Amino acid sequence: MDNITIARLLDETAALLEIDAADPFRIRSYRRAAEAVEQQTTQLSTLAQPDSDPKLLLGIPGIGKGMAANILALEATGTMPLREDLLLKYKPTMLELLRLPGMGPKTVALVWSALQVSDIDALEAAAKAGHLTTLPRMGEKFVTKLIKGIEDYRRNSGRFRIDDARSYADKISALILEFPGIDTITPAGSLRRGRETVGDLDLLVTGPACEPEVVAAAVEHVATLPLIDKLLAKGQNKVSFTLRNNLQVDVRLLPRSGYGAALQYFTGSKMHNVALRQRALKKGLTLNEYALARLDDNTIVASASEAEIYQALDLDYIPPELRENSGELEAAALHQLPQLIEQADIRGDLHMHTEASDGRHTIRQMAEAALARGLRYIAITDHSKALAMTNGLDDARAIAHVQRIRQINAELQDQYEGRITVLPGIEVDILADGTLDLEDATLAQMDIVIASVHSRFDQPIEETTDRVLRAIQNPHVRILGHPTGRLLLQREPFALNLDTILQHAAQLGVAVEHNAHPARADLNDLHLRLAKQHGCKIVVNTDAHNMEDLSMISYGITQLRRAWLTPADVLNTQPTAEALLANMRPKPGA
DNA sequence: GCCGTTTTCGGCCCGACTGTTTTCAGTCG
Repeated sequence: MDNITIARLLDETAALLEIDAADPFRIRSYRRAAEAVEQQTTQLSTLAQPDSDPKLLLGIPGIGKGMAANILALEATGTMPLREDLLLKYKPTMLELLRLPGMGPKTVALVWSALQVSDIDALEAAAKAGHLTTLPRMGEKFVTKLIKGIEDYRRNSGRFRIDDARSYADKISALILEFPGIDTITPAGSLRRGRETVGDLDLLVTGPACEPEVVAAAVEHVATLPLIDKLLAKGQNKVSFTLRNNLQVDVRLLPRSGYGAALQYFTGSKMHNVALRQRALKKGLTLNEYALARLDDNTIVASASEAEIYQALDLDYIPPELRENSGELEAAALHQLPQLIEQADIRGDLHMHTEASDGRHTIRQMAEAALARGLRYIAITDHSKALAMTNGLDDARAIAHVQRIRQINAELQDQYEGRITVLPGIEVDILADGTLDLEDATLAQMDIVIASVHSRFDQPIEETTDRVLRAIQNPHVRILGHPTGRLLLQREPFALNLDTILQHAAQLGVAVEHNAHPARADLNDLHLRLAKQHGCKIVVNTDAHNMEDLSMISYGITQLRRAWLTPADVLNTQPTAEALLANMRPKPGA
């Protein structure tokens, strides 16, 4: 059993304990253990054998005697006693109910005991039949919100976040590459186009082992991969299967000579390909997944690489992120595609957390990790006190933190001869009345003040929009974080009147942030395009909570590229911290 | 259930917000 599975089972047990109204501290220790397991770099299965030293498991912070016994049981039997006991009392589908907005453990337990409702379909039926309003603390408003929440959930479920899809693609690719004679694997489809979520995984495989006369052996290798849950289909050069999490994977093994055509075809999008094939026909050519060929005598014109295919159609090469048939073909024909932003253009990261609030690493560790990634400047922006759960800073701690940041910056300036600059900052919370949760005098000490809307958006859209507009009036605010309040896969795309917010932000010179981390990203490519139209300053940050998170910038860049943005559109492409600050909203009194 | 001891049990991140109340329980981050 791999660490991720162990972590998931422990986390599910915690959720079941919550529904069972168990001791909250016991629940938390299960959650902590799950996190600890997930962060382990070595597989616990190697430490949890009957004959291995029990001290190895106990050495992991958060794992004690009881939890070690649980992990051993999971390894040995695939489950554990507590989990089995709880599953006799409750149903596994109730865990899914917890993912609906407004549905916490108490409410899940309530609808179960009162109405025997244990899954989403039954909950929806009960809500629509008016049964829920007979229960304590459940009125019309709650039911309306819940029904809408169920619709949102249904619309998004079945899709996977791009970073999850990417990590599965990497895992599967590594296993396929073990087969001799396979040397290239490219994920195609919406993953390659950089969509925020993907429905399934398309992996295109090539190498000498994929030539038609020998491909059967490689197909067999793929069809017997250990992580396959259900094998759906096995053909001459294609294998389809699902993983335990229901993600469908299509693997195609292709001869090198036609790899480009296949890559083009399976990358899509469908609309882009339709338009491309129409263009081919006008030129007396036909395009399919094998080649671009002449209509009259079937002579192959191009097939080995995508570049050749676009070139043969008199088009500049179109990056995958732009292939949505939204003007990219016309632009490519006129040699007017934009010079899209690239990861190397990003020179700084203005949003990250340290162990002062809910991050894992120190100021110095984050700075050195950023330097190692080639960044020239960063801002340390820990949480403020309103987010108590994150150990957010109050005014006194925030001021002390600024002093520490300045001191460490001075040390680093010396040590690395000015190659990295650390700016003091804060991520403040916007309260219900549109004020911020720290004093202006505190904010005045910061170079980077990010005002973020963390609270929920249950108020009417206009009211919440006003709250954000009031917050960015505060002259200390330089960046608006989470401008839509949207959380991917959980909320409506436009929880706020984004148009109005972007307009005001542009007028005030407040930059809008694109959060690069897929788990926290709330602007998509359409939002980003809108921001550019309004003339907003745009920053892309990782919101890193540890050093590894800094790599999440790649997902942010992908979204910027999908929005046709160039380096000039993005503030943190500025070469130095000084240049950056000169391009941001001026500090009051400066 | 874990941890760190005051070596045998007490402490363990909590504030903002909503909907339903009529003083607060439940959810969220």
